[in-house]
Amino acid sequence: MRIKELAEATGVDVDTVRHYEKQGLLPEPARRDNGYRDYTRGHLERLAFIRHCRALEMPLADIRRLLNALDAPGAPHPDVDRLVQAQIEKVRARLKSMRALERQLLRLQAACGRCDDDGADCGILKELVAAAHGEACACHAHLGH
Amino acid sequence: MRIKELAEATGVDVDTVRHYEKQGLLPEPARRDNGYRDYTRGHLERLAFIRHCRALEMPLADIRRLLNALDAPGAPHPDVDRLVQAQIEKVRARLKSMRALERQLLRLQAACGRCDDDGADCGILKELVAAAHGEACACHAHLGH
DNA sequence: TGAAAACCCTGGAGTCGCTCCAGAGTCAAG
DNA sequence: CTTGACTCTGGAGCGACTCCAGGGTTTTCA
Repeated sequence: MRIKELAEATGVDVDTVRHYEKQGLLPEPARRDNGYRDYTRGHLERLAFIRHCRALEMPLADIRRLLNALDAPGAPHPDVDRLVQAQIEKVRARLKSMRALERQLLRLQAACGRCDDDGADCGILKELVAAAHGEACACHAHLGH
Repeated sequence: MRIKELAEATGVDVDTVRHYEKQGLLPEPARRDNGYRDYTRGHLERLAFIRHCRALEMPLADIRRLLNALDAPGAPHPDVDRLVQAQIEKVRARLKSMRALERQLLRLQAACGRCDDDGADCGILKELVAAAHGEACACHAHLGH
């Protein structure tokens, strides 16, 4: 299997495949006489695994740990459960802040209903300035993910 | 006002303040004799505005446009409404994919309930491998934000 | 008075996960 | 024999910070 076949089979960019190899997530494949990478079904499965984890927004470092656990069957890997747990909490926190965010944006949008089209004093801008002013504005809290 | 006071008043890292200046979002303040930056209330309000927009996850480039609109009152700025609208759609899409993500992670977590603690075959890993295999798995779709 | 702590400056590198590029080689089809 | 599609490498660029080295200044406290 050449790199493009692998990439298409998993819905990944060719560059990304090489990137994962550089990062040590995907083992170096054999090379053909011309130097082209030659992938096996094993690579394909591993890449699919990586993509699945990425779809779960796990950082590459965490995925590396999962792969290590996979590579060492029999060995204990207490990390796995912890990783998933931590990931859930990350996602939950993010969800919460995104919902607040949506509400804020909708408020903003509503404020523009009063827009005069001459642009002299757009409700959105006024609202933003006012919101930035207000100390009651809780939305600065959820910065820094 | 020195940089640290400004930073603390707005809940921003000192480096971030300098970063915004480099990026042209925050105008260069006057300097004291010793070269220290000397900020005004105007800077503080502008920085609060920027942070508010960032809390809404707007990219700096968009915020720059909003600031330009603010700086040119009277001029028409049809961008503003469009920016907010686009931002809402971005957030909505992200929310949707994050909800799917949470469900997936919870499934994963449940799979570990069967963990033997000897680590020989962790349910989570099995589940991940199986999920990566399945073509029915829709969660690869929401990659690439 | 003197020393340590806390603040400030600059320019540049590092982070994450890709993505794109230049410049060169390889290969199949028309 | 040329065109186009593919491959290789090493390195740069993105966004929005964050951190660092190596220096200067100011405040605080013994």
